[in-house]
Amino acid sequence: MNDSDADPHGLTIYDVARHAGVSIASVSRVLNNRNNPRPETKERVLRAVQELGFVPDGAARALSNRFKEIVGVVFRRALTGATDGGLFEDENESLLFEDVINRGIEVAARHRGFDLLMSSVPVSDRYPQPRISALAGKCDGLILHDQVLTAAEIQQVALRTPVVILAGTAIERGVNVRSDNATGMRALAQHLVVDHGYRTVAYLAGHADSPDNLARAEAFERAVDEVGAACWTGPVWQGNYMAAGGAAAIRAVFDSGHPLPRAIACANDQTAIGVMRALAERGVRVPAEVAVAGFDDIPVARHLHPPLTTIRQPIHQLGATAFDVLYSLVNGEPMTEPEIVLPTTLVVRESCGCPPESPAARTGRKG
Amino acid sequence: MNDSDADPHGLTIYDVARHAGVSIASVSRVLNNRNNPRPETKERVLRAVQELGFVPDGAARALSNRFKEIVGVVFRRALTGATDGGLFEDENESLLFEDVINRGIEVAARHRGFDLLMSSVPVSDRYPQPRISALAGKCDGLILHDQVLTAAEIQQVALRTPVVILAGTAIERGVNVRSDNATGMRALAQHLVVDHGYRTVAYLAGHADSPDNLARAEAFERAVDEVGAACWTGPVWQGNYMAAGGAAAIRAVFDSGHPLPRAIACANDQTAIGVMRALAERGVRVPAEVAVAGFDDIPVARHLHPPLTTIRQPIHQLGATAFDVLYSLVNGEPMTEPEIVLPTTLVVRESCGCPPESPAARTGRKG
DNA sequence: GCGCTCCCAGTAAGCGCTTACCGCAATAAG
DNA sequence: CTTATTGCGGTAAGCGCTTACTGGGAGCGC
Repeated sequence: MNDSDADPHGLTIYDVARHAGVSIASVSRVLNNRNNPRPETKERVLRAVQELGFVPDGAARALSNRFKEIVGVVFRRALTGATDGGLFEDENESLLFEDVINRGIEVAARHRGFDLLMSSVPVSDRYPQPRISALAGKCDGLILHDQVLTAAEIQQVALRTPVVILAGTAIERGVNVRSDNATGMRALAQHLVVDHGYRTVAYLAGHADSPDNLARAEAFERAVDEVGAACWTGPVWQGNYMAAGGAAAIRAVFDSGHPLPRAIACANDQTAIGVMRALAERGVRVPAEVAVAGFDDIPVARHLHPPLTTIRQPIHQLGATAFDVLYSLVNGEPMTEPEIVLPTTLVVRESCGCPPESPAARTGRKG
Repeated sequence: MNDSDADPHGLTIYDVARHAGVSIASVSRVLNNRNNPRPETKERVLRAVQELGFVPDGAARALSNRFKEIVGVVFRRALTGATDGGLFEDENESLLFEDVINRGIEVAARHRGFDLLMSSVPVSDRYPQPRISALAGKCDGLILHDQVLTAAEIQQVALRTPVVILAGTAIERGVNVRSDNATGMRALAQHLVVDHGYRTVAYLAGHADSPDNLARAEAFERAVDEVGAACWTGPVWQGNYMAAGGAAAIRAVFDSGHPLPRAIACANDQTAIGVMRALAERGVRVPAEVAVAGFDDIPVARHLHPPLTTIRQPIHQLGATAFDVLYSLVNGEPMTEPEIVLPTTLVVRESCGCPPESPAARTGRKG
């Protein structure tokens, strides 16, 4: 309480050493749980640390042992940096999917003492590489969500730092973690066409250049085709992974005077939200007149009206896996496989036309 | 392409200097936009940086100039770190409110070249201070969401690092950023009791020790009282800011055989979600039989059924403000005010009993 | 034409840690 | 009692940057 209760910023391992009457090496060893120091010394150091409220500086530590224990996470953000309430009202929901992934990353990261350095890239930013490089300088490795960089840019970044990509395309020096789009979409096609008997279905696409979107579209169209129904496609059925995109597509269909299909499979849940809203606007009943399904199973999906039938990705695990892979990369372990695929499952709720679960079943309690 | 296309990890300012035929000082100066180097030198350096793909190490930089350009953000997480899909299904929605704040922080941070080091604390973690201290070592300052640390713990952390608290209580060495709970709640009380004429209303509380909750409860009760209606309180009307808490409270009221009030003001939107779900389970119509209102105006609020009447906080700005304040603290500017209060507004939708907006009005297009 | 100033660029110190290396004391072995 | 062995703890080098200090060359005034 007397000798060095100095200014907050200048409190170093030297202060602790002096306070405890040992050398800085001993302090460091205690702090890093080396077995050298004998119990008595250890306790003295710990007491000093406690009394001074010492916290070792992460930068110095990193500089010295090559580990920052920080993983960078980059994702696209729908809206620009406007800070007033009006602009991003509608699309702010898009935070859902990425954020669940990020939570998964975080949980896994903490097991290893890593923290997450988050950085989002506004869609308006056409040339995000400099920012991402700067980020790379602050962390041990990078996890990139889809739509952040082009494959070529990723390659370049991966040259200098370990990289894991989420739902992108496999690249040379990085690992791609994604979920099994095809299986999920096949199950959905089966459910809509065979179980429900819908003869006309459409796939409302996500970003045209998203690998996930491509895989979903292809698998769905093929599966629908195989069971003998027609899958509508074309420029009208193009969304952008966001609610507004889904709504706009539906409105365009209406305005064009074309009929609606009996069921719409959306590229993701966000899109389905927009679709359902637009259908409600025009007085179309879901699922009685048009059935709707999503992809992702984001948390809100079950609260929609009607509850959304969707394909569940193990979103949380997607993130956790991405981190685990990156961690081994950071530790210099060799890359075993360029791509890791996680399973998906069809989650049937009501928007496809299935009957509601009973409340009893839902709460899992008495009748 | 020849001399030092060495291993990715060992690529330092020395390599760049050699490649460009200058000294490391010049490289550093160019990289930091000092005006010293003349154009020709500058260009030589930049070319070398480009060719080598050099990215300066953040740790070394931080060590040398005292700025990590990283701000730590800590928030409570509803669920534990289980990585399987089953456990956190229901409450994962709780990510909404905090994440919008975090986005606000991030946007503001990027204007200053800062990145966000995110760290969530599971509710199960009763003693998170060590983790937070470790985090403090990796950043220039900390933004703490509510419910992360006790006031005493915050005081202690604030001793060693600049701290801004979100929706907490003002402390000695940190700044508290919150929104104007009282004004919002008064407007809501007015709307429910005076405009709609509901005579019995309840406040379904959030965490008992949350300053926000306390302020909301008090303001609401007083305002309801002033306009001559009865505000129900008591242990049954205790939630926990989460959907499950709201639902549980409603079920408890049912099971106890007590009547329901005509309107329920919930501590936040999450709680309102749970309440509406529980009411629906029991066949109670909202708003015809019981009106429901929330607080926050999280993005999902408008997609609920019925759309939720709620009090909008400038969530995004809350975060942005928190960062701006922290930034000035980090730069050694003196603390001007211990607390910053942002305005709230009542957002009337349908769950309070108001008529739906027309679709035309909603899309802002033709009739 | 010589010295003064100014601008640019290089040298080196130091940020706060970790850790290799070394010395010393205590213990074990002969 | 002497020597080999072990283990604790101190000294100092160095991680990759930034920057104060310094030196050298060019331009200026007298």
